Amino acid sequence: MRAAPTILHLDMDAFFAAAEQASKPSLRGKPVVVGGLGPRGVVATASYEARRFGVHSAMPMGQARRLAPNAAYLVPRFAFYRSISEQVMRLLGSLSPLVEPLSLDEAFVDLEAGGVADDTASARAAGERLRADILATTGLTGSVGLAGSKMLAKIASEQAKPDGLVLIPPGTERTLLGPKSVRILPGVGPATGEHLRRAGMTTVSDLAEAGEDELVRLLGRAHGASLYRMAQGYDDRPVVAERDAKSVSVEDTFAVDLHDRVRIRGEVERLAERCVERLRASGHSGRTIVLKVRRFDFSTLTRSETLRGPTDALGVVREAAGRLLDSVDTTGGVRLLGVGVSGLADYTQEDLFAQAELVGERGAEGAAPVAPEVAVAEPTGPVAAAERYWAPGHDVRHAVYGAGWVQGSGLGRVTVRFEEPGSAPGRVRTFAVDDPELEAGEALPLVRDPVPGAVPVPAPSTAAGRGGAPGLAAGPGSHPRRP
DNA sequence: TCTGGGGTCCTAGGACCC
DNA sequence: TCTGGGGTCCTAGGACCC
Repeated sequence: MRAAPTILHLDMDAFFAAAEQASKPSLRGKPVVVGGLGPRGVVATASYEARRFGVHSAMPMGQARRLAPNAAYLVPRFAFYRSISEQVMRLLGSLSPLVEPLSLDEAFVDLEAGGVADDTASARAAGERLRADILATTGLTGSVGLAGSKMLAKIASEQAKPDGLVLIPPGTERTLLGPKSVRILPGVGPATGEHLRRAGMTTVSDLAEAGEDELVRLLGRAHGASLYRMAQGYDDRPVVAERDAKSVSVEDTFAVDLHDRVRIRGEVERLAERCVERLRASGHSGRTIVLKVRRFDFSTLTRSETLRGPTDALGVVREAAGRLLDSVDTTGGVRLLGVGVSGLADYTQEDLFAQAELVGERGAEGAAPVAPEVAVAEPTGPVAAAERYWAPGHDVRHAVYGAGWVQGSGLGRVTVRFEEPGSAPGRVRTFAVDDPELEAGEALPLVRDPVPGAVPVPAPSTAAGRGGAPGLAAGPGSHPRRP
């Protein structure tokens, strides 16, 4: 706990949806839903306009479509969001060396460690400047919370949404928290909330009054003790810049349940390949292989196996996953499969050993051929091939009409809207899916023209993305996520 | 059209060791 | 000779977060 509100929490407003609206002029001011478009998809982010229909994160897509049939439904473009996120994180890095990203659109910043603020007035000024810089640099709005602890800074940014700043003066924490629902405390989700409600506790002050012993009895040692402290507004968790990854995993939900044992095994092998690719790309190896299976009835189980030493060898991971699958009953059908590796060590085998170990790895592959590192991402996965290729929302370029995005496809046709971030709302044209003049395009920067006086972004790699025309902003955008 | 995908942390029981 | 106690590792599951 600090005497000055020098912990900052930034949360971009309806990030994915706002990025799509900024990128696609015809969607500004309209309901936009980003998420999985398959039969079992869920909402990742809904724009403010879509939330007015009751659509929210984690909602099944079918339900969202019933509530907001006229919204634009788009598949997420993670590479695009990541590039915006990097711009934002760079701005945060200019405030302090202590930046803790929580996701693409959220981070804590320790302003004191950055020397930018150690009193209320300068903390507020830094927060407002940051919001202006984010808008100028990315064209998007973010909300800022400032407080003397992480917990309160996050609660503050939630209150600030959309497009605002809230500062909680140190000393006012207990008064502020007391009457609020237990659900605003980090770590209190649906299950714990219900548990506490049955014990007669619904507000934060109920928790503080219950006492630590009672909470520990109800919720267990760690959870009870930490909740008791949080309920009193006490939270001294530091902002931590670098956190080592602890596991790497991939999973797929299938459009229809899998029954065929051979098909299931094939999918597990594909997942093992993707998992190892990611493991190696992150520069890790790991000791524990985990198989995850969600059955037709949504019951989920995991099986794991710990090796004698860490590996990043595809053959080893694939065979371990296969053995684990042998111990799982899949009669009735499987809706999801996943493969993960944990117990990570900080190296790849290639870095550590050279030739001799590579021979060893081939040996471990057994009869199976050594799979190439670039295992082909099959277009016949959980989503149909055509849908994946011309996915709604994805960028395209036409030889004659220029840059646009896929509005929809089907029956051999693809509908494209031709517009780009700086243009007026564009018009729609339809082509054959195999039209040779149409090709996949690149995401265009949301902000192109430098504006005098805008804060330059220290960009190590590219000159893109500085200054900006606030006219492109998604505007007062949105609501807190996961309401 | 009922439930994604990527993570983190905690608990609890059994094995094993001293 | 009627049953220690602590520590660590492994496995499985669950809650939670974005």
